[in-house]
Amino acid sequence: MPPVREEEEVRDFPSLDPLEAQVIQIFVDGVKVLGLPRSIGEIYGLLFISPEPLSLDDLVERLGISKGSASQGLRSLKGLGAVRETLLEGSRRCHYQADTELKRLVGGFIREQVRPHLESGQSKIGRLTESAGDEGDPDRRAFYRSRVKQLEHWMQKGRFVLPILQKVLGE
Amino acid sequence: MPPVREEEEVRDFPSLDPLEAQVIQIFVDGVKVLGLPRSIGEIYGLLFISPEPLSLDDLVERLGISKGSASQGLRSLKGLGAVRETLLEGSRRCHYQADTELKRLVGGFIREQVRPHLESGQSKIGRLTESAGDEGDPDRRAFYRSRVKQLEHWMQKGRFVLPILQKVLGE
DNA sequence: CGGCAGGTTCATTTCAGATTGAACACTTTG
DNA sequence: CAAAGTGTTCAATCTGAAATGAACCTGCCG
Repeated sequence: MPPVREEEEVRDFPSLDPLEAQVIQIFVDGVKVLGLPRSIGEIYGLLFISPEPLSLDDLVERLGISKGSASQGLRSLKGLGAVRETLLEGSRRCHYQADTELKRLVGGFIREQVRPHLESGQSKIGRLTESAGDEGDPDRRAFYRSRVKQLEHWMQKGRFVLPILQKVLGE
Repeated sequence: MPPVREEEEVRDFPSLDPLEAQVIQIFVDGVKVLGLPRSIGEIYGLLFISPEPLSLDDLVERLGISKGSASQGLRSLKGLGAVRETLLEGSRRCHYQADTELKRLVGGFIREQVRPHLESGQSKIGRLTESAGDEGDPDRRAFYRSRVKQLEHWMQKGRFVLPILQKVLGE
């Protein structure tokens, strides 16, 4: 059997050692599941596995990504509370390290990614409720109202689980 | 000032009434958050708000999507346990309706989308553990080991919350 | 002030993944 | 059996989000 051209979707990083590359890959996969861009996984992954803080240019060089990506990725990660900025003395350049407190990470993710969606859904359902009362056929109207009720119930559950999630994951 | 070409990312559905379109939009946004394709949100949304079961061709016509999309979308939704197939009498064509039991939906999502990723992450971390012991500098090695430990701890938490989630959301 | 180091912005380009649709089963029915 | 009905597959195409990189800020220092 010939060597069947192994599927390749794992970028390789010439200037990273295998352990680093593996860890980064784990985070790339992880953030993809969460719907975040690959570059964020790469950046957080490298910071996570680096004993000392890294500068923006370190990230650019070692990951082979553009300055723009690194800058925007860091911004998002700061928003999530996933990186800590440290002003290393002897250099006016900012250095970054990964914040690894799960409670903080989960909280940031919920605040930045989950809540906004829940809220916009909420308001869309609100608008829906108004227009669900019109129209002719009573059976159909009853059905629509029950569905809208269902949606509201789901939302309510959603708002209910978030704090529980945070509590359970708080280490 | 000319009518500034309003930003358009909400497909409009000529053959759907506004209520249906709004509900579908809610599900489209919803599944996007979960990392599923738009067509799945459209299909589930239309089934959710339709009092009577719909055939594959109903979906194709009313949503204006291709037969291929509809077929594949339905397959995924079946996998998630989100649609029920009913064999309407008087027609050999299969008809579908939305299953709306939250417990079932959450269970399906976890089974199909979450667990596989958790497991692959698990195994990647396993492979990591082997290679984290090599290399020179003892400080660095200790650091690496602590990070791998951290990852393992996160995974453990992950496996731990899933059943809790299911229980809390089980209506 | 001029130049440079560090960082951000945003119009363009790229690319992974979603969608399409024509070809292909398989089943039913005339 | 041929033809029509129903659904699936998958290579080719399309699309929208992410990445790029040049232009642009904003101090800072000589």
